[in-house]
Amino acid sequence: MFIPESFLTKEAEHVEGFAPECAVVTHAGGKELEERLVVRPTSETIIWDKYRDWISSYRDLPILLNQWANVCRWEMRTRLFLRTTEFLWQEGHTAHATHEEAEEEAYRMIHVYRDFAEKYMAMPVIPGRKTEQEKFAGALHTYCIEAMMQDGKALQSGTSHHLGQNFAKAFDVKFQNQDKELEYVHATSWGVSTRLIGGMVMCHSDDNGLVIPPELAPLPVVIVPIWRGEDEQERVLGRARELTRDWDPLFYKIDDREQYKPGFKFNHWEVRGVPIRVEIGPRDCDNNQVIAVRRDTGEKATLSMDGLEEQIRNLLSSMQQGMLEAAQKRMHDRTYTVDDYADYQRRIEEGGFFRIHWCGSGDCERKMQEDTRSTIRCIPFNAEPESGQCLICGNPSERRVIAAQGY
RNA sequence: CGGGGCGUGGCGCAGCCCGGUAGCGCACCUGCUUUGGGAGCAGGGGGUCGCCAGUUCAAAUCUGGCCGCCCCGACCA
Repeated sequence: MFIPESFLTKEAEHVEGFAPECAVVTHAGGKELEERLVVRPTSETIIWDKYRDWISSYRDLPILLNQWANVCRWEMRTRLFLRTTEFLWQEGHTAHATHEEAEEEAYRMIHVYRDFAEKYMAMPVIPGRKTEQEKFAGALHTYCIEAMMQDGKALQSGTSHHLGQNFAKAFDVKFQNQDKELEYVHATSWGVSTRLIGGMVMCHSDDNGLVIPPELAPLPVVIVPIWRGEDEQERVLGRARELTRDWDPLFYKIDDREQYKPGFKFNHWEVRGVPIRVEIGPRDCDNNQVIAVRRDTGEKATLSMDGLEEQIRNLLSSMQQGMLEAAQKRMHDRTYTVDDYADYQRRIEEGGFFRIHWCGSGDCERKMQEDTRSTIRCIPFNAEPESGQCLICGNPSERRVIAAQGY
């Protein structure tokens, strides 16, 4: 939580990148501190201070540390979930004997995040590399996953850094290799934060509230019994309980509250994003059926009470798939290829991802940012070699990058 | 820090221009009727109108000062 200021100033690039957004403790215990304490913006320096004690031989490598921690960055403007002063994140740190091994780890982790985003959150992302300007201060390079929100803006949803030997040199972390020589370690760090949850919310939700992908829903199924009078209540509720007798209690909930009408309950669970709502009333009991409603499409299905759990699980799984596909289509439909800067400047306002040629210069990148408030989000891993001319300056470019307005 | 906006029952707002008994929706309380998409009707409780000063017979309303919050720009995962 509190990092001695001197830790942070050891790595020049790193401190330069973070200094403006650090909160600093100057007083504690009723008096001024001899050394000021930075409220951690990330734990790199703390980890490295420990690495020095823990790493001496190649046999100590590779080393991997993972922690969930809250961090603090004093941004000029905050935005719920996406940019909060304090946020919770997962941060991983590794140290390796070779450059190649560190590179492999950084590359591997961004794909772990990508898989999680797509398989669990049903949120398609574009994995790629950040430009020099956008990379993590102190890293050799930064990988990222970029997602498109429903308004067409890009959201960096996870990052992975190849730190090279920068921190090893700053913190003097060396190991002895098999040839008895001392070498600086090669390192990575990577993380995702509560921002990712914000991304999930913004990727799927609609005017009726949250839409949570089934894989991540704390409550996948809610059963709303419908009755009129005590006789029906007893009958319907009894049937609902009987139907779900062998179900996992974490899988469903029967909303048997008496003070609310069914209509109220429908809306109550809808706004909370519960993936499947099952309605069961007297008519359904007569017909040995229930009505199941998908949160993402609102589609209603009549299901037999026989083998209900399996039918619902199938529905959940096609909903998970459907949500990913819908989001993929949205991203695809709003990804444009543009070669004329004036055209770009007009259309960037509408949102979306723009595949543009870029010569690689920071000047062009900055000019574009000033002209349009958009940035180069990433150089996608899957960018095919394609010769063209930089959208901004016209110089030769070898592949297209993704530009967009970002959060 | 620059530009714009807003502070009125618990929440969301109208009233302010043109000064004269502070109002609406939601929520809350009581009763009856309701229950397959956020219930209906009737009755009821609750407000130093952000703060301070000024003008006036009279200020939520006009004037001045202060305080707080939100949005847009410069920063950023």
